Amino acid sequence: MFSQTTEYAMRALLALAAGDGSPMTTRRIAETMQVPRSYLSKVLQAMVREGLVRSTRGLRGGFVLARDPREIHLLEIMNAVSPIRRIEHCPLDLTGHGSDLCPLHRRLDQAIAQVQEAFGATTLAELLAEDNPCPVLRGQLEQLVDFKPPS
Amino acid sequence: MFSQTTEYAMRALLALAAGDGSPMTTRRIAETMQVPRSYLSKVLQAMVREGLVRSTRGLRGGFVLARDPREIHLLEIMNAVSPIRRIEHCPLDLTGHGSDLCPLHRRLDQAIAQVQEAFGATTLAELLAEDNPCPVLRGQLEQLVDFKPPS
DNA sequence: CATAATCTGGATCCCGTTGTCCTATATACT
DNA sequence: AGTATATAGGACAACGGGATCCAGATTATG
Repeated sequence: MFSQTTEYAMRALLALAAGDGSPMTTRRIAETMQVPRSYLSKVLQAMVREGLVRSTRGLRGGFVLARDPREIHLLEIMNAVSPIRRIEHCPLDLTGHGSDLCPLHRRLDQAIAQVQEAFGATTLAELLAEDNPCPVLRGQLEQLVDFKPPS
Repeated sequence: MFSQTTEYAMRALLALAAGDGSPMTTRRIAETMQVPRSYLSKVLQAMVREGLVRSTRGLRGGFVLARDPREIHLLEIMNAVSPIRRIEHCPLDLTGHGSDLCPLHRRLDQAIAQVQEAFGATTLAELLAEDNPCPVLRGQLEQLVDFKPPS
C-alpha cells in the first residue's frame, strides 16, 4: 500500500538513527538496509532537500540526521518522498462549496487520517527503543555498542 | 494513497447499489460517476471475474451487483482491483522464521490492518443509508424514487 | 433475419515510479 | 597540490498503472 520509495526512506533514516552520529555513506546504508544503492542516493537527496538529513561530500562524508531521532516522525519521512493528502472535497461534487464529503469519501478520508495519525505519532527513537528482532539492525546496534570514538 | 482504479471501482459499485437492480451500462455509470468510460469497462470486467458483479451483453444489457449491497464491503472492492496485503514478515529479516516483525514493519502492518478493518466493516448499503450530500448520487436516487416498473 | 445495443478482449499509448550510470563537484588526507 | 572518496544531479532504461480504441461476440427487438 505504501510506495517502495517510502519503505526505502524509512529504512535509511532508521539506519542513520541507529548509527553513532558520524556520517554514513550510501554504500553502507544500502548494504545494511538492503536498498538498491544508486536509487537510495536519489531518495536521500530528496530527504536533504526536505531538511530531514544533512549531507557532507568527500572523504568521510555521508549523511546524518538533521534532528534528534526523538523528533523525527514516520509521517515526515513519508511526506518527504510520497506525501499522502487528506481528501478535502468529494471529487464528484463539482460545486465544491458544500464542504462535507459524501459517505464514500468520508470513509476514504478517515482511513487516510488514521494512517497519518499513526505515523505522526511514531518517532525513529521509539522504533529503536522497542524490542528489535530485525537482524540487520541488531548487527548495526552491536557495532554501535562496540564503537570507541577516536581520542 | 489509494489507487485511482480503486476509486473508480468503488464509485461504480455504489452507482449500481443506488440503482433499481436492472442492468446499468458502462456509459450510464461513467457519466453519473464521472469515470473515464472505456477504462471503466476494464475495471468492471475485473469485478465480473472476481464475482462482485454480473454482466449481460446486448441490448438492455449492462452490469448488476452479484450480491445484496448489505453484503458487499469496500474491502472486497479494493481487493478485487488492487489488493493490499498485510506484511507477513520483515523484508529485511532473511531468516524469516522468527515470525515477529521489526518495529518499523510492525507499524506499517498495523496501518494496513487499520485500513482493512475500516473497509471490511463498511458495506455499500451503509454508504447509501447515510446522509448523502453528493449531487450525482442524489440525482441517481431521485430517479430511483421516480422509477415505475413496467406492468 | 437484420439491426442496434452492449460487453469482451487485445493492442496500444502515456506517464510516473523505480532503478542504473556517468560526470561534475566538494572534501579530507598525505 | 594531488589523489581518493563522497554526494549532486542529469540522462536514460524498464516497468506497471491509467486510459483509449477497435474488432469480435452476444443479446433484445421489430
